[in-house]
Amino acid sequence: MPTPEDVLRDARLEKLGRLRNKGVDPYPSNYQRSHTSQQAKAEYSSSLENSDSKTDRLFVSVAGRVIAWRSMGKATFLDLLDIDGKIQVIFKQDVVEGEYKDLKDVDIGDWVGVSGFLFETRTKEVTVEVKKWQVLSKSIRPLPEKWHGLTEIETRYRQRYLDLIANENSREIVKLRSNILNAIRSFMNDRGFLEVETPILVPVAAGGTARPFSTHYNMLRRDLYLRIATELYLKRLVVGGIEKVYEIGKTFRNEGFDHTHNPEFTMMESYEALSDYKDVMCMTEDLLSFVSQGVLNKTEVEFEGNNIDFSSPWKKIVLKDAVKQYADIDLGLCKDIDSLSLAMERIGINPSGQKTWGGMVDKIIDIKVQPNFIQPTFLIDYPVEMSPLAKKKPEDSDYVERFEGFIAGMEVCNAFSELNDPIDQRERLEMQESLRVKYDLEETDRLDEDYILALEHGMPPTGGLGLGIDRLVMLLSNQNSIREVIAFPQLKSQPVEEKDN
RNA sequence: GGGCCGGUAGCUCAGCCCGGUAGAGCAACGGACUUUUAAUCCGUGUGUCCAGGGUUCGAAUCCCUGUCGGCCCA
Repeated sequence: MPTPEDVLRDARLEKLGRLRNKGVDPYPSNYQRSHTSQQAKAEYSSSLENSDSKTDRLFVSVAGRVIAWRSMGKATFLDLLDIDGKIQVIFKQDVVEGEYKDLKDVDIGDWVGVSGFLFETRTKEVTVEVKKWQVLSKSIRPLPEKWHGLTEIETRYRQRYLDLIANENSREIVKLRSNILNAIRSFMNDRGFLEVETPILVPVAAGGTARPFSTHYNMLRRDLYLRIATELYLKRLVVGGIEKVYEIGKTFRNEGFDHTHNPEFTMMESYEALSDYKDVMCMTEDLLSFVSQGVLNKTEVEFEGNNIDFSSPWKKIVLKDAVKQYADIDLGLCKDIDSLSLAMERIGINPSGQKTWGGMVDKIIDIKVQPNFIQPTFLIDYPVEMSPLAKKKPEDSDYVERFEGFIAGMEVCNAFSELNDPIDQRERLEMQESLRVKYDLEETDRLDEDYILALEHGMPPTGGLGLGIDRLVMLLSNQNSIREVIAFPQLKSQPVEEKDN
C-alpha cells in the first residue's frame, strides 16, 4: 500500500522520468550564474539610477530553489531562493525559449537556473523575465508548508536542511556564526597569535574537569580519549617557544545536554607568553567588543530581554566577595567540607552530590552567584582546589590567578595565569588524582606525565583563555538554546523503523 | 533526577474534556487564467492518530508503561 508520502513522491518521480525521456539531465553538473538574487536586484537599482539609456536592459542568470509558484495560465511566477535571499522570476509563453509547457515538470523544491532580462512589475518587484532555463536538481520530496514553514523543533534539528530552507532566521544564524569565527580569527591574527591544531584523539583526557568519551585505536590496540580541552597541547607549544597560539575546535564532554550544553562544543583557547590573567581580561573585553562590533555593528545586544553591553571595562568581582555577597557564606570560615556543608544547608543548597570542597564551591557559584551576572562580569581569584592548572596568587596561596567571564548568567570563558612551576603542577595534579581515587570521581583533572615533562623544560609566564564559541553565538544571535546555534546538535536517537524491504 | 506540556495527512493545525472508527488550510493531481506575490476560481485524492499494554461491545479520545521533543526546577 502506498503511503500518501509515496504518492507525492511518485508524482515527482514521474516528472523526473518525463524530463529524462525528453533528453534533459535533471542533475547537471554545473550552472553558470552571473548574479546571486541580491546582486541582481542591487545592480538593477543602480542601473536605474545612473542610466541615460533605459534601452540597456540588464540580462542576468540566477539559480536557486523554487519556493513559491503562482501560475496565471500563459505566465507563471516563481520565487527562487539562493544564499542571498529570494528573487522573483516569470516564465511567459511568448518569451521563454522552448516549450512553455515543460515548466509542468518543475516542482516547488527543485533547483533551477534561469536567464533573462530584469524588469520591475507593477508592484515594483525586480523580476527576471525568463528566456532560457534549465533544471539544476529535481527534488522528489515536498517542502514544508510555505506560510507557516517548519515549526516543529524536533524536525528542525533532525532535518536541519528543511529548517534552513523554510526559516530565514536559521540561515542567518549559520551566517552569523561564520562571521563570528572570522572576526575572532582576524582579531587574534592581528595580535600576532598563530592558529594551530592539536590532537583530538589523546591518551590522557587532561586539561579540564570532565568525563571524557573513550574510543579504541585498533592498530595500537589501545583505548584513546576524545579531548576535553586543548589546553595542555597548546601550552606544550608555548614551551616550544611558539609564544602566542590559539586553536578553535571541538572539545568533547561525556555529560548530559540541555539548552546550554552540547556534548561536543566549540572552544577557542589561546595562550600568550609573557602575560598574566589581567592581560587576558583586557584581551577578552577587547575581543568580544571587537567581534560584536564586527558582526552586528554595535557592542550592545539584546538577549532575553536584557541589553548586554560588551564594551570594556567589564564588572569585576573577587570570588570570595561574590560568595559572601550573593550566598552569604564566608569561604574563609568554611575551609573544610563539613563546615561548608553546614553553610550550604543553611542557605538551602543540598551539598550532597558534591564530594569535594571545590565541587561544593562550584555548586554555590552555579546556583547563587552566576545567575546575577547578566552584564559581562569577571569573577576572579578562585580557590586553588578548583583550579589545578592555575598559578597561585603570590600573596595568598589558597587562591589562584583565575577568572571566569559570565554573561546573561552563562559562563562564557575561563582563564588564568598558567601554572608553569613543574613541581607545583605535579603536586596539584596528583592531588586531583587522589581525589578521584578517594571519591571514585570520573571528572577530576588528570595527570598527564608527558605534559609535566614539557613543563620541566620551562614554560614562560603565560596567560591562557578558553572561550565558549557556541554560547557567544547564542548571545550575539539572541538565542536561548545552544541547539539553535549548532547546526546538528546532539539528539536522542529515534526508535529504529522497520522497513518492509 | 523531579514537575508540567506536546507527538493526528509531506507541512501547519482542529478533533480528545463529554468514547461511536478522523477534518481544514497549504502542498499534490485535473482544469481556467499573460504583472502575480499566502494569487484567484472549479474539481479530485490523502492517514500504523508516537509505540506497547489495559478498560470497553467499541479508543485518536479514558488509564498504565515506554519513547522522542519542549518548558520549568534541582
